[in-house]
Amino acid sequence: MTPSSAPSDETVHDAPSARQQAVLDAVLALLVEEGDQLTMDAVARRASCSKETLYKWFGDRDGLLTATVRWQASRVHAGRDAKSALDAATLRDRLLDFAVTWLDVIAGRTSVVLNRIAIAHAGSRKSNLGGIVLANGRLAIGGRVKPVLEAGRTAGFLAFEDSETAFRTFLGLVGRDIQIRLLLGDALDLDAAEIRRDAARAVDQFLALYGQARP
Amino acid sequence: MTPSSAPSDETVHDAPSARQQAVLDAVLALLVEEGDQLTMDAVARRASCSKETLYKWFGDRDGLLTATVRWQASRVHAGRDAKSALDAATLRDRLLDFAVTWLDVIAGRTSVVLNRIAIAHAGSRKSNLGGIVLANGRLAIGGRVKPVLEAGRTAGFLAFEDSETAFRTFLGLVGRDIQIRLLLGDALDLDAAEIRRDAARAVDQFLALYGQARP
DNA sequence: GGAACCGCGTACCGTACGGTACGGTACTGG
DNA sequence: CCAGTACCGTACCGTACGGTACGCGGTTCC
Repeated sequence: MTPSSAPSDETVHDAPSARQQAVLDAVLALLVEEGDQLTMDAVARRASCSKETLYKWFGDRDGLLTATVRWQASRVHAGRDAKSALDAATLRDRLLDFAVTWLDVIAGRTSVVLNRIAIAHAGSRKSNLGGIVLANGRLAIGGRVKPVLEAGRTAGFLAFEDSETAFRTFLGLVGRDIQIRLLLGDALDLDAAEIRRDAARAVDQFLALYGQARP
Repeated sequence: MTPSSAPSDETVHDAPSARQQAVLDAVLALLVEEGDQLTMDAVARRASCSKETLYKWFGDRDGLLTATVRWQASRVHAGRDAKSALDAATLRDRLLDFAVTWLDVIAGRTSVVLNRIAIAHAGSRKSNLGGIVLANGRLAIGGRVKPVLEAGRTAGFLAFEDSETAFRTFLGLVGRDIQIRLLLGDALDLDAAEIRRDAARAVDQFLALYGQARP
C-alpha cells in the first residue's frame, strides 16, 4: 500500500484549508448576490477552481452547502463570556448585548440567505442543514444566555422555574416576527439604531416579566 | 371572431371552480406528503388531470403555487369577530383565542410546508409568494388583533402607544421561536394541550406588560 | 346524428444542472 | 530529468423536469 494512504485533505471534515475557505467564501458571496440558484458551475467560476476539485473536496452539492453553513457558523461564534460579577446593571448589559448580537445576526443578508437554504433543504429530507443552522444559531446562543439567566436567578435578580422557557420568551421578545418576515422577503431594513432600540425594549420587557427588585 | 372569446375560466383569477379546488387540494396533499419536490407531473397524476389542463388553468408552475397559497389562505380566514362588550375577561378571552388559533396555524403541517415554499421562492425573485403568505398570515391576523387591542385601550384595560408595536410583541410572546424551528425541521410537535398552555402563558405575559388594572 | 368543445392520458422536446472525464500546467521530491 | 500529485479549464454525459403537441372519449347544443 502507498505510504499513509490518506494524507491530504479529502472531503473536508475538520477545518477547511485556506484555499477551501476561499471557495466557501465564494459560495457565500454568490448566495448573497444571486439568491439561491447556486450552481456548481457558478461556484467553480467564481472561486476559480474546477468542478472536479469541488467534488473532490466536498463530495457533492449538499456537502458544499453543509461546509458553507459550518464555515459561516464558525466565524459567528466570536463573543466573550466575561464571568464578571453580576449586579443588576451588569445583568441588563449582558442581556442587551445578547439581544443586539442576535438581531444583528438574524437581520444580516448572510443569515437570511443561509436560513432560506436550510429551510428549503428541510423540506426535501437529506443531510439536514436545518439541524446545523439550528445548532449553531438558536441553540448556541441559548447555551450562552441560559447560564447568564441562571446566574441572575441565583443572585436574586430574576425569578423563573425553567431557564429554557425563560430563554425562549427572551428570544420571542427580541426577535418577534422579524426573522420570518425577512425570510419571506419583507423589505424591513433595520439600521443599527433601530436594532439597539428594539433590543433595549425587549430587555426591558423581559426584566419586567422575570425580574425582581431585590432578593 | 369566435362567439365570446373568453367565456371559460382561463388562468384562474378569482375563485377557483370546484374542479380547480380539487387540483389545489391535490397540490397541498402532495406538498405535505412529499416535501417540496413537487413536479407538475406528480400533480397531474395525483389530481387525475392532464398537464395541459394545469397549464391552461394556472399558466405555469408559479401560477399553480400562487393559486395554492391563495386557496389555502382563503380557508384559514374563518373566525368570527364578535363585537361583544369588552370587559377584562372578554379581552383576555379574545387574545387567548387569537393566540391558540395562531399557534394552531403555524404549527400545522400545511402552514410549515407552504411557508417553506414561499421562503424558497423569496430567495430567487419572481412572483412573490412570500408577500402573499405574509399578507394572508401575519398581516391578516394583525388586522384582526389590533382593533381588539385598541378597543382594550379605549376601555382602559391596556396601555400602549403604538398598536403595531404592541401587536408584534404579542406575536413574539405567542410564537417565540416555534415557527423558525419548525421550518428548519425541528421535530417539536405541539399537541393541543401544549398549545393552550403556551397561549395562556403568552397572554398572561402580554397583559403583564401592557395591561393596567383599571382606568 | 353530428359539430364543437372540454379535458384526460401520453408521448415528446429543450434545457439546465449535477456529476464525471480528460488534457494541460505548475510544483515537489528523488 | 522524470514520476507523481494537485488542480485548473473545458468538454461531456445523463437525467429530471417545465412546458407543448396530439389523439381519443365524454358531454353539450343544434
